[in-house]
Amino acid sequence: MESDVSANSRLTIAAHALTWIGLYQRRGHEVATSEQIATSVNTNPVVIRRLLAKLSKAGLADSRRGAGAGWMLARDLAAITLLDVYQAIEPGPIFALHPAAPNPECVVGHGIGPALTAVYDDVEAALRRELAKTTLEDVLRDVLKAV
Amino acid sequence: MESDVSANSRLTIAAHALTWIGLYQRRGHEVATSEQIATSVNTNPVVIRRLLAKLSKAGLADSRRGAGAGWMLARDLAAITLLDVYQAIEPGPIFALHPAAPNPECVVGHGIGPALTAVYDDVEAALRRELAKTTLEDVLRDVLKAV
DNA sequence: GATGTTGTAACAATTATGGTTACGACCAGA
DNA sequence: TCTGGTCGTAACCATAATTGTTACAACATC
Repeated sequence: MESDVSANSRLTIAAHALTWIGLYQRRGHEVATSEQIATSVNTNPVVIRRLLAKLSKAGLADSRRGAGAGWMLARDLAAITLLDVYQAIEPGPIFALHPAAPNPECVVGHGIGPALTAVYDDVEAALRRELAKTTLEDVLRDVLKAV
Repeated sequence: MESDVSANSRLTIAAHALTWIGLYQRRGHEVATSEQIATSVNTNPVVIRRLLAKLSKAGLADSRRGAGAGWMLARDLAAITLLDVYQAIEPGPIFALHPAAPNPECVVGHGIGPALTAVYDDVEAALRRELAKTTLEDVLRDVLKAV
């Protein structure tokens, strides 16, 4: 029940895609197609285009349409943190409150929502601080070092 | 697509249940039934029993069976942190890697898993540090202050 | 025994996630 | 102007997680 096979892989895929584009451009190519990226990620090109559409709205990537179309970075890898990517994909909250509002007649039922929300906010802030520490340039450096 | 209506509420429910038991015992009662707790949480008693079974295995709660049965805390509220509760419910990872293994022929596909895993580990460590800062005693104090 | 509660299995309803097909929009180049 | 390749996005499916629900045996107190 707790194996979480289907947890969110969007941050992983998005970081992978951007890093791939960055390396590809660094090797002299203008744009990368969703097909190429999907081959590296091992998924369907539509999954890549869906994610890159969000990254594009967030100002991390740009697309060119028509023939010879594809994707390019909107900023250098060094100027994109994992927090930027995380925000771009609009993640839901890590922890949810009660599915159904608890009993407001009960002291605990009445007050625990706000009490936990304060903690959850701090947790998410810590998570964001941590993600902000790593840029995609750092990720690419690790990737190349591992060869 | 991103509304996340069904995120994990288990930490919320588990903290609620334990806090409720703690307050109930502090008011002079020996044990609390899953029925009573479920009324405060506004859910089904089985949901409470399922969660308390895990908390019991983790040494946070104890149950008594037979007539006049119910639940009690295994430790004082001040000795239970939200991290203890979090670990007890065996949460899955916050971020997942690729659903299907990426292309190992590609430099990025080959190296990005380990690179991101290192970051994700740091993020989860930060999350745990943050959860460890708050005890259920703190939560109860906030709850009572809010009345 | 009789009673009330736990512990747990089994199943349903709802939702998120990722994959897939399809197709119009778009644009460089012939 | 046409052709070909790619984006952008809608629509749908399969799978799995989550929560709620019913059911019932196990158990302990009276």
